[in-house]
Amino acid sequence: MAVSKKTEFTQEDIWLADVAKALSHPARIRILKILNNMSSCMVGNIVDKLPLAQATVSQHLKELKRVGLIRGEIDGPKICYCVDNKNIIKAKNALDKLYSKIGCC
Amino acid sequence: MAVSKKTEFTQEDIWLADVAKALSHPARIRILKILNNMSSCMVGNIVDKLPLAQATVSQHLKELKRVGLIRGEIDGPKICYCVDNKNIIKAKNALDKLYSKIGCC
DNA sequence: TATATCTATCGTATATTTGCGATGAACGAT
DNA sequence: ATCGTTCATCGCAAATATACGATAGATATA
Repeated sequence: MAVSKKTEFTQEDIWLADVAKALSHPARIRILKILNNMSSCMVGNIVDKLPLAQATVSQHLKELKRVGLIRGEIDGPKICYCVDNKNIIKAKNALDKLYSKIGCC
Repeated sequence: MAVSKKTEFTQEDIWLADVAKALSHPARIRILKILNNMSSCMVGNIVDKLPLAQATVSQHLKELKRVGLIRGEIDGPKICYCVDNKNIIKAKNALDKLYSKIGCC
């Protein structure tokens, strides 16, 4: 990337790109779906359902948490993760600005 | 990335992650918005509006085209790009599966 | 206190992305 | 045929992402 030009864009575009980046790996898509379909949502449960090492899953969770797509609550020695709907819905709305009213070609 | 595990996920998850990856740079978000707000949509017009070299913009266009977010039509020596709504709307719908009905924490 | 469990972080290797200048390919016009 | 324009691709350098084993920290239990 040599020199990143990412600061030369609007905050809104940078934000949406950042959320998209967090969604840009199948494991992280899968994690969000798993969180929506389990009553418990500890890291261990997620690791069991993915073909990845615990350390790797932890990294993916960190990325999702970084952009606010999930939250974690400490529950004794475990941590319970859940989806934070707010930003996903916000991203969904932002996509509305990306398709054209009238095609130019 | 050492060994990519991306093949061990569902086609749907891989597809959504791939589209998200194409959206994961502010320049590409910006390009989609530019295409929606210009009557003409040649590469030169886009380059003029971005703080990036022509070669770099061309690479970003290639990535957007790869996942079907834009289309290009040859117009003499120029190429006219436009947004292909279909996949953006499909991605928008896919996001509906990523937020939880009931929060677990 | 010692032990087992759960999760995050560190360190490392490799792959991919980003950016640019230079070059190439295609086309229209002279 | 030559020239200028337009865009893609190549080749390189630097930054980031992905994956894992090893280890550390935190908590519950014996």
